[in-house]
Amino acid sequence: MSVPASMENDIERIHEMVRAAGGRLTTPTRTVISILATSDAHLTADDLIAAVEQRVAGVSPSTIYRVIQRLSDLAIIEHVHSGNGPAFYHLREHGHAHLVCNACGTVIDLPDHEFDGLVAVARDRYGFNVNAHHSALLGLCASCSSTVAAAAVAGRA
Amino acid sequence: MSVPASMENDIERIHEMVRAAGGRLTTPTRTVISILATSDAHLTADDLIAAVEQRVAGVSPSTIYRVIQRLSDLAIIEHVHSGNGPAFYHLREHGHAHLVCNACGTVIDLPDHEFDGLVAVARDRYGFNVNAHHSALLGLCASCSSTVAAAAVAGRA
DNA sequence: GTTCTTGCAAAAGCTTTGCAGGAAG
DNA sequence: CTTCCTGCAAAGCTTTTGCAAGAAC
Repeated sequence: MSVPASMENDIERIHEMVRAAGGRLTTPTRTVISILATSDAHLTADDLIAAVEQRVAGVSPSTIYRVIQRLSDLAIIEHVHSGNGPAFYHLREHGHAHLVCNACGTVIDLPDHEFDGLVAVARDRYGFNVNAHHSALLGLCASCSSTVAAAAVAGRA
Repeated sequence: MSVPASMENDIERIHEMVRAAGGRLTTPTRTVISILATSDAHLTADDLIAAVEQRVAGVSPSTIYRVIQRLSDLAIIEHVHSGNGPAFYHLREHGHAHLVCNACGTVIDLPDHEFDGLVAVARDRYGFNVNAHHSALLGLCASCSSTVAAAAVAGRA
């Protein structure tokens, strides 16, 4: 009852994919799937470990990493590299490109079509197939940009 | 004599920047600067450690990391994140965007202007200032794309 | 029952840090 | 001589792996 019906469908479909691949729907696996299916957030492995722990005590971090790996192999989830920090994970179907602020870590979702031009250039001119979801674009978000600008002015004074 | 005159200028200018900031031109620092100034390659910290070791025996890895950090603080060098692997470093003035193949690790240099559209969108629509040099775009290069495609076909057969 | 998963603990890969000795300026 | 830099070694963080016990099917 804590999970809306529409998400129940997602979850059931994912369970089916896992079963079809000969995987087993163990408690850690179900829990990770449920968390990812009901969240739009950008969860790091640590976030997932904590979120699972909150629902089921005693699950080991390595198990979470293994679940993540298995779900990635099945193309159910994907991860995004965000610079120095840890990667974050989400359902593949929730995928999109990301802007990550180097200063405060804020993540901004970027519709895929914003990437289309660059993807086309990479493909046509360099024969390179960009995966726009796999790495975040780094930089400074609006508020950190102004903070940095202000600091630079103060520093120069 | 192993270093062309044009690069000598680069090196001398960088030395000046280090001195101006109160830094000292020690052997490890000079060596790292020389290596980066005379290479267009994408060097990881490990590459730098090895390259320095080759010229001057007995320099500790932590020293290289500290030199890297100092030169980064002075905005003389910058690093690029390339997915799971280690970051790579180059002189800031050699900077440009990168495409990195997830399969073979090949790095393709991308002229900055290819990024202009996306940078403008991020700035105008999201107030986000993208640093196009800081993270690589991940994907598959031409040859790995065909290999993967072939493997997929074989796998399905 | 067989095969896939788990938990624990240890290790790996990359990078940072504490500390005391040593070099640059 | 003072301040910055180095080497060594130890630790940090994220993630992976070996192994034997345990759960799913």
